[in-house]
Amino acid sequence: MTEIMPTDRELEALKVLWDSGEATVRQIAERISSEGATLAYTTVLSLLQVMEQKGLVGHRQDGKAYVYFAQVQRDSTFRKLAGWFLERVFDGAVDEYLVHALRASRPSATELDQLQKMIDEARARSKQPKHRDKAS
Amino acid sequence: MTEIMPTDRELEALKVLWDSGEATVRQIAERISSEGATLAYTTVLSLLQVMEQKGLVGHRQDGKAYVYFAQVQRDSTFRKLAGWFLERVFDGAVDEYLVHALRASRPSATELDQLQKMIDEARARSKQPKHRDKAS
DNA sequence: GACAATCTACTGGCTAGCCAGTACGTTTAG
DNA sequence: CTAAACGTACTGGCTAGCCAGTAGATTGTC
Repeated sequence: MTEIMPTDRELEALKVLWDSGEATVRQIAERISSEGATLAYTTVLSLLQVMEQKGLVGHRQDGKAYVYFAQVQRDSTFRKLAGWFLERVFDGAVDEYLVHALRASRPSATELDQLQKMIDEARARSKQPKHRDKAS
Repeated sequence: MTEIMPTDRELEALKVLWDSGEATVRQIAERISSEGATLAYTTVLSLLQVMEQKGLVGHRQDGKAYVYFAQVQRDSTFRKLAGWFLERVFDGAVDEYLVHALRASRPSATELDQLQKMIDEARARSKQPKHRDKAS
């Protein structure tokens, strides 16, 4: 377990791939650039190559171009990131995190309902410690 | 608003200062080093100097040595970090974060109660949108 | 006064991340 | 066949963070 953690930009690329399933360099470049400053084509290419080296993505050839796809799962990646952040910043205190997150984001009533549901689920889960979730 | 965000190490130093109120370089070095690999005295000194330049800490002279103190508040810093992370990683979806955090940390029943309380509070807060919190 | 201890200032090396350009190969249009 | 278009590989520059050492100032001791 080498603790590979995607950086900000890498995460952006991963999000695109998780959404689309697959994407060429050009498509990824366009999707990323549409949400801010435009990046040079070769920049995105470099990014993907590094990511492949890290094992975050893979590619297959389609005609002349490469088609990239994610090789890490969305869920486990997010879980890793959340856990890492929680540990690093809040020393593992979930509640401490939440209180700040709630103040920082001011969620809507429906979101609060969602949160409610999650806590209930977590409570239920802790009562029956049967299952383990499969890590990637 | 220049968006100063403490790095990992800087946050460690800040935590010490928030705990102690004030501390000399040596004290901080010892406290940080006690929780992992030891850092050279001058390393911590450099860290503090950079932090002062960023406005994260200040110092006063006490005899020959400097006594450092935090110049950012614990709460607002954590709120910034939480908000930043939430935005960067989860695109602002608190609930999405929480579901991963809960799975990553497997909180105890009492912690869940804490979370429950916070949600209730947030709900109450959203009903009366009177106050705004003062940013640092 | 001289020496040792302790502190700060300054400098530099190293890595990771980010960005983008140049070189080179391959495909396609004329 | 030739040239343009498009794609990938490789290289390099720049910054931030992190670590630590050397130089120089100051204090305390004998």
